[in-house]
Amino acid sequence: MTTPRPGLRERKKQATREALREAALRLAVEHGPDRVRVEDIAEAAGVSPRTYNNYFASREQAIVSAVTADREARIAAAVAARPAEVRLADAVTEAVVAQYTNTGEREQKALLLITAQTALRDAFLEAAAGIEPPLTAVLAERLADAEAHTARVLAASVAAAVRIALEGWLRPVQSAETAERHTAAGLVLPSGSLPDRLRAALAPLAPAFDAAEQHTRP
Amino acid sequence: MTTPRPGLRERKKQATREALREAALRLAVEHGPDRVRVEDIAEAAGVSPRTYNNYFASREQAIVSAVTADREARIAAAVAARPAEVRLADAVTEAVVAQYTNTGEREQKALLLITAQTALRDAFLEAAAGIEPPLTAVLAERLADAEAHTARVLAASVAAAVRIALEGWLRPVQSAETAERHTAAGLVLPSGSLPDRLRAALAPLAPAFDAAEQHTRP
DNA sequence: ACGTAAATTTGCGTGCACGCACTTTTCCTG
DNA sequence: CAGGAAAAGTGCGTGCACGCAAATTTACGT
Repeated sequence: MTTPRPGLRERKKQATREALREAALRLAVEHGPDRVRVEDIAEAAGVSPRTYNNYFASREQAIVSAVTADREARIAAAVAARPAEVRLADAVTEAVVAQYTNTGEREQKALLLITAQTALRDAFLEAAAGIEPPLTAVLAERLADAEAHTARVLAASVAAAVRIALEGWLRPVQSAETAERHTAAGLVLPSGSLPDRLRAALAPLAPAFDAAEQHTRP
Repeated sequence: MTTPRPGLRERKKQATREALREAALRLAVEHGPDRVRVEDIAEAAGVSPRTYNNYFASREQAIVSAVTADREARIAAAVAARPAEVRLADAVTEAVVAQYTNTGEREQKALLLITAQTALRDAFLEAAAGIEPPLTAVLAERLADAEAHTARVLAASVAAAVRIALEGWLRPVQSAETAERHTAAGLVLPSGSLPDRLRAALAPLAPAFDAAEQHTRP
């Protein structure tokens, strides 16, 4: 139903997107994030530079997207998968934590990279805003009869909270030297516990979720 | 205390910023938003194009900033001005509504302009995110002993809600032709009541504010 | 009043994002 | 299995954002 048909066209499109992501990340890791031009990425993916920009609106977006993948969509799916009995606030929190508590070794390296450059950090944080649309849809379903925009506001608030948590998590590493020292010491993860930060950031929103839920079926 | 001294340097800087804003808006109104180049704005403000970019990170930002001015700072100030007895959620809502319930005739014309072009609309919406820092400071003061990040999350949620309200308010006008018809009919404001939309968008967050307030002094 | 340190402005060069028009590929229907 | 519509890829041109380093302006102690 959500997949009326794969279709050759669609598959090729995804393949291109994938190739671009992959090339962007690989080149960024190899030569450093600021020493890779769009032209190089496009060439590595076997596509014209102009096409590259049909897929990504900025160079940073491509690199970050290789790490982020479709995490946002998975969060929404995870929320939808929870039984209707659990507190909505808990369902959302756990879904977010679960999806950000990965991860592969590949992602670790990439995060180090992202931390090192301001433009990449910003793109990474901004990518978290992508939770809003899918999460809005899921929340709207749960809060069925409530006013339509409530779901949207809550979803956007979650996105904001996640952004804040990630920001705080990445902050201590700010400089490239710090990153170096951390790597040397074997500390791959920037600082503190990301799950804790996420929970803390989402906690203040719980009452809003509870109220919305109550309003639906008292 | 916040003004240790005006200083010639600072005054000149503000004058330049003002001149750029003014020039950007005037030229955009005169020739249409997409028919004004950075070079033109800079020249009209008597400054080099490179300097222009020391003040604004994008062409849209300059135009929008002429309309937005320091609305975000005023919202925070308005919240701070309310007596400590009033419900925090109400204080914030009223402050937001008051500051967005403008406005001069000049702003009306500018809004029409902004509505007409996607890039400008985006910049306008993104500008609303500027509420976060000052609002965080004010909220942190009210929620003194609560965990520090609560203020930040709430402020960011407010910013998100405002963005959503503005988005819905601007949506019906999307196309330039629609804008034309509206002007011809004398309807300057895009659609519906902005105050209503703002209140509706902020309402779902009220429980979160209440809970945070309770937590401070039960 | 002078000189030095700091901040601001400016010119230049590089990559980049994106509109537009055109070509190539995929899809669908008779 | 055409053949034409729709969509994706491409080349080109324009304006722009921004790093860098030199020039200019402001601030301030002596």
